[in-house]
Amino acid sequence: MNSTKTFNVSCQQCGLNELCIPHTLTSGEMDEVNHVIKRGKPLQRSDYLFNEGDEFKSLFAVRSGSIKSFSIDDEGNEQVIGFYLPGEILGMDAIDSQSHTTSARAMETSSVCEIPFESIESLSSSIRNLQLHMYKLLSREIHFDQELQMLLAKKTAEERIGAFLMNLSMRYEQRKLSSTRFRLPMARADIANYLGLAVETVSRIFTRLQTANVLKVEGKEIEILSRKSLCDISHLKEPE
Amino acid sequence: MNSTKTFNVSCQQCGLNELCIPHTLTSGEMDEVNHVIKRGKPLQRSDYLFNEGDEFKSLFAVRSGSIKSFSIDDEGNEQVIGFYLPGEILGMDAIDSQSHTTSARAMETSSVCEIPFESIESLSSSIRNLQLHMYKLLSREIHFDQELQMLLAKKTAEERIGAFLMNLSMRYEQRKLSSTRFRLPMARADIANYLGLAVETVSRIFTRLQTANVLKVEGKEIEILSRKSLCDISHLKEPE
DNA sequence: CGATTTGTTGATCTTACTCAATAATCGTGG
DNA sequence: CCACGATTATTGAGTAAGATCAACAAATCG
Repeated sequence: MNSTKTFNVSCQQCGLNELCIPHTLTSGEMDEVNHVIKRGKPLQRSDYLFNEGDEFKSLFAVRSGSIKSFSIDDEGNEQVIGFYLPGEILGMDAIDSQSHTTSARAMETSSVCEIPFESIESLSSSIRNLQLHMYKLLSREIHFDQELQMLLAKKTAEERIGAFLMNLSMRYEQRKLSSTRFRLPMARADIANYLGLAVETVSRIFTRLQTANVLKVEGKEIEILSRKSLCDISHLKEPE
Repeated sequence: MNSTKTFNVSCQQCGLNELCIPHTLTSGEMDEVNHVIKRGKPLQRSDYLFNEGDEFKSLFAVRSGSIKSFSIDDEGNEQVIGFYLPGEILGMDAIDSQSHTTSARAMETSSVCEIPFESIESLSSSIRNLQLHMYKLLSREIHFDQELQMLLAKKTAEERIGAFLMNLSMRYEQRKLSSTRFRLPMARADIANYLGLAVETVSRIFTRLQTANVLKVEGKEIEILSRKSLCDISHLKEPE
């Protein structure tokens, strides 16, 4: 019998909510997938997971903690490309060139699973649903990046920060964590960098939103007091 | 004998430089791929290829002309997401949600090939190199979007336009067209929108670059007089 | 050919950046 | 556990890059 129970357990263990496909893989197939995943890889704050230019061999799935990816331009400035929370996968931008186009480091004590790409390749050609899942993962990332593109091209500082917080909120919610109270794993400077703003602007808007009773900010601890206001501010339709 | 000749011919015919994999597919495999591709689909300027919200069934490869993709925000403003030239593929953002997240319309008389995604799915699970090719295509798009993200987050108006023109130049070069003289298929307003600038700014910078003898601009006809200067301006390392 | 859209140029305004000073927090070693 | 320096965050004042508004010119199209 192809119960999905085994799967669910494995999935919880390695945190691969995103990579696993609960309802379409048989437990046997799930075992195969689990088999190629290298667990462990504990990282301390500021440890590198990989470096720009490193040979691409594996995707990484965040199990706990959080990772940021970034690249360094010719003038030596850092550009934050993305933040990865538990259950999220990074490294997908490197499949094409076979070398990492960004560096990745832990923003706090974290652990990740390593998923050798060759294994994914061979498994996904025999497990049709895994192949589709990979296509979807990659596609989702494209869509996510395009949303960000719109944010950066058109939105004001306040809208960017509002949308950023709403996005984090929804991602925490998906991971069954509180969507209204959470700790920002990244520094203000990283948020600013990611959103194309100055640190001072981020700081000012945080206090402004606090004064307007939309947020409660205590250092990195955030409480969203009014989801509705936050959505209004960022001109997003409120999620159900 | 698995000559790649058949392939090359087919490829020229449908313009699928990107989708096809000359050196790794046998001519038999190539035939299979060719078989599922629907040719034709001629589009007049401003014709829609698909609409935001449409069900996702196929990827599209541009054969000739050029397509822009965009989405409309809640206030009814258009946000240009991307421009697609011959040989480029669009629709990949829709695989995950199975519905198009952007609309696409022809910027000039164009023709595209339609590639049913279900066919890609089944072919790519039997043709291993096609699967890898698809992963790479999706990955390339992610990387491209991340470069754009950096552009929008960190660069000045002049750098954005410089990088945009260099990018077009390189894409034309890849397609064996002139990398120094070409016609911009899109309106100034589209460029501005895409790069997160006002039309007026784009216009001003075009004239500024013309005055500095970096460009020759005659409406939509562009001549890059100095690739070096253009790279310097956009803080890019000059491609060989 | 006139009408409409698209592009250019100028003047003014605004948002968010920069610079600067201070405050809070973090991390480390005594 | 506290004290120290270092990093990170906040707040204020002045500035600049690019937006907006407005007028005009040029191209496109029926």
